[in-house]
Amino acid sequence: MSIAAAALDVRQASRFFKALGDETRLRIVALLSHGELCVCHFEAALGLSQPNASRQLGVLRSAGLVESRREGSWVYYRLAPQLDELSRQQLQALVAAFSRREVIKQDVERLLATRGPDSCR
Amino acid sequence: MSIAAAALDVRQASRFFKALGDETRLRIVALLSHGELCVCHFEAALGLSQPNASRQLGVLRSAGLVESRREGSWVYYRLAPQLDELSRQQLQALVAAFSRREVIKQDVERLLATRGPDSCR
DNA sequence: TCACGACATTCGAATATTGTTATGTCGGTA
DNA sequence: TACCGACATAACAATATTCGAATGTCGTGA
Repeated sequence: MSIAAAALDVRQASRFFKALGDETRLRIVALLSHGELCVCHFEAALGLSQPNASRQLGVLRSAGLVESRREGSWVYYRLAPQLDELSRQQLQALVAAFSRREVIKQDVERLLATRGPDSCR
Repeated sequence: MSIAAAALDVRQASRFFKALGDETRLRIVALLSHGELCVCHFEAALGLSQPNASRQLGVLRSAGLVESRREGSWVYYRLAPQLDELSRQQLQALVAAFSRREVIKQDVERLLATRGPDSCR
């Protein structure tokens, strides 16, 4: 299946949009545009319970929006390199647009406040 | 609220994506890229029951994705001119990408077959 | 006025999604 | 080995979404 064809699969596209159809997950995506983050960062920046943060990240992962890797005790999440051009463009436009929103700005502030050398305590 | 600001409202964006997070509604949007259509066209082209077609169109309308106008007995739907640049770009990219999919092609074939002079009988 | 067609809405059952609490898993460390 | 912290998963109740069947609304034409 070509890259272009993958981009256009209707079922895949609906999963992609469904995953983005939630405020919390949109805010997670916005934070991830600042780079790799572990679960505890989302808990702190977005005020999520640990299981909830984990589950929302799981939704984004099954939709192919993010990837994760383990490093010691921590699991780091990052935006997945999108398989298709459509998803890539959508995500990029979204992140660029969101960076100006007040809600998102505050999320980022809280993020930076908790991302020092001792970030995950 | 400026155009750019409207584009970036997190709640609004989540509604937008949520409305697109469904195969049927994605196919409706794809069909609408061919121009204004009335409810009976969606019933025929997508094999939807009348109440279901009406309801899905209602979801797209409350999310600001489509607009409608009545003409005699029929109600015509069209893609709404998006208030914000982000939504506009997302929709345009989506529609362009979908036009090549097999599922969508077949939808369009069925659409054209039922869109003659006696389209709504 | 009545009947009909096109569409919208309501209702109810099935299903899916949500967030919390409790528990399980896996690395790191003693 | 045992314990602890970070994260994932399970189980549950609350809520939301889904679709079909039935019903309501509105415009048209007799």
